[in-house]
Amino acid sequence: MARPTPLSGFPELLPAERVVEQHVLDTMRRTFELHGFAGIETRAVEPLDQLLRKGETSKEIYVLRRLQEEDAEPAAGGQREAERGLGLHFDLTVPFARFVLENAGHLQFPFRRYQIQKVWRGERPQDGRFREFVQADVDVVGAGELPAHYEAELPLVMADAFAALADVGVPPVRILVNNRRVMEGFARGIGLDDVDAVLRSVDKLAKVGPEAVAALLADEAGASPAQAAAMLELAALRGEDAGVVDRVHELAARHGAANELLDQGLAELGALLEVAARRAPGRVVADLAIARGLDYYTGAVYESVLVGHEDLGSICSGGRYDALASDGTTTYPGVGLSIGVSRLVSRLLSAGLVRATRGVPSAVVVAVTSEETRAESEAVAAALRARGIPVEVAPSAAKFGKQIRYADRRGVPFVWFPASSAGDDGAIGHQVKDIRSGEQVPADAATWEPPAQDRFPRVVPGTPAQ
RNA sequence: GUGGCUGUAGCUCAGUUGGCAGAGCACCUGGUUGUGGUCCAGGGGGUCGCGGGUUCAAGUCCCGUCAGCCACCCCA
Repeated sequence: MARPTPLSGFPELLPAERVVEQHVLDTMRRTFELHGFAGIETRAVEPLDQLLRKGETSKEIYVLRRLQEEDAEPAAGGQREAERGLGLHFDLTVPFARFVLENAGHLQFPFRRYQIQKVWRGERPQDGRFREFVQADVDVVGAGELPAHYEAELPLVMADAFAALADVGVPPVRILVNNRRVMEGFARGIGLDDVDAVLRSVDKLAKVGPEAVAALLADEAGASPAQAAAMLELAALRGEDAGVVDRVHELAARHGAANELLDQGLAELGALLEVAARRAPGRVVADLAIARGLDYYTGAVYESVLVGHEDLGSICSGGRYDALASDGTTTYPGVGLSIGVSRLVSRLLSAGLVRATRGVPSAVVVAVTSEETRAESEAVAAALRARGIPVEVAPSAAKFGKQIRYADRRGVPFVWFPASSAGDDGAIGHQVKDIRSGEQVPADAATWEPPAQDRFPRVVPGTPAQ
């Protein structure tokens, strides 16, 4: 095989694309820190029993084992690891829950943390779906209890992160929010007790449409036509303000479904919407069809789409979980969201929404007049570097035209010509050329500065394809 | 895991009823006096994904296999 083939689902970026991704990551980190979240990184592997503790994602987990594992030696003490087995984490929430339990004594609660890492899922890749990808999570966990106002704060942190990316061409985000207590309360209120089945069915609404969901509700949740119709009525509600809460109340009253759980969920949802409308108008929308497949969510649930790129699916989701982490005496309820950084960045690049001004850091290529005088070029580079200007020296003492082309192909804006005594009219001083304009001027390596916008690669809005 | 589509030059793709493997872009060289882009003239480059089979002859037809893309599933 002359060239290795790419591995589907394990994306690799070119340098200029990586500049874009790095900017997204830097912006998220900065936003999270502005909101007071502390960064952590957890190991890539967890014991399988930890990973399997929640949900039915088992078939997605990549298992870790040594090639030369002694498979016929189940005996003594050293076998614990093999018995438990190790797997690569498939999200950052489960490892975080484990981390909290393990380090509870060293943490202050409520604990606010962000975590940006790769995760792995063994599913079939396609557009925006990978087997290895980066997630950026923020969560708050409390010890014993967690006030509901965090359910409003966390999505707004994410809204901030996206807002901070707007100037480089990232489209607005729309965060859809619902509340599990509302769903469960309503379902039970109309007599549907298999709440998980109801949630799974309603979750497919956007994909398969109301008729199919009605059929699912009948088949999997045992719903009568009237019950299915009521659930669909609920799922059809959406809105940015507390009016939607009133409409759920009316709907519940009409079906005689009112109950305490529903009221509590609606109070939480209403409070969330009120805060969101004040702090980030238009960014957060209640959508009573949002259910989320994961079973550990207990309160608010979130899904987000890039406006204009709804086909990409959710790029940021999460929710409140009350029982994910518990050591038996203390439970640690939390709420958080996760951005699918790889999914976001892949769309930004493929749709041409965002681009980097260049793929190499160098702002200057120092030309080499001859291999004998390469040291002079290196001295110029060192002087510029000492003042924080990214610089490289030309690879060979080729004709200057080629050295300029070398810089041009990489998007490097300046070529520096070292002083020379070779000119017909005697010595020529150092000169620097802006290869975009062609302008060439005398320069001193001790004082010359590139324009601020040329110093480092920048990330700018692209010209969208179609 | 199931199904559909697609694999030809670095990239995007042509390639007829089987008949010597092509184009555009990119790349290299030259157009004298050390300064790129435009233009002109040359040039290099392909185990046609891989393995079998049919045939005088296979990029083309058949079987298998691998990879990629898309849909289902599930999710970021």
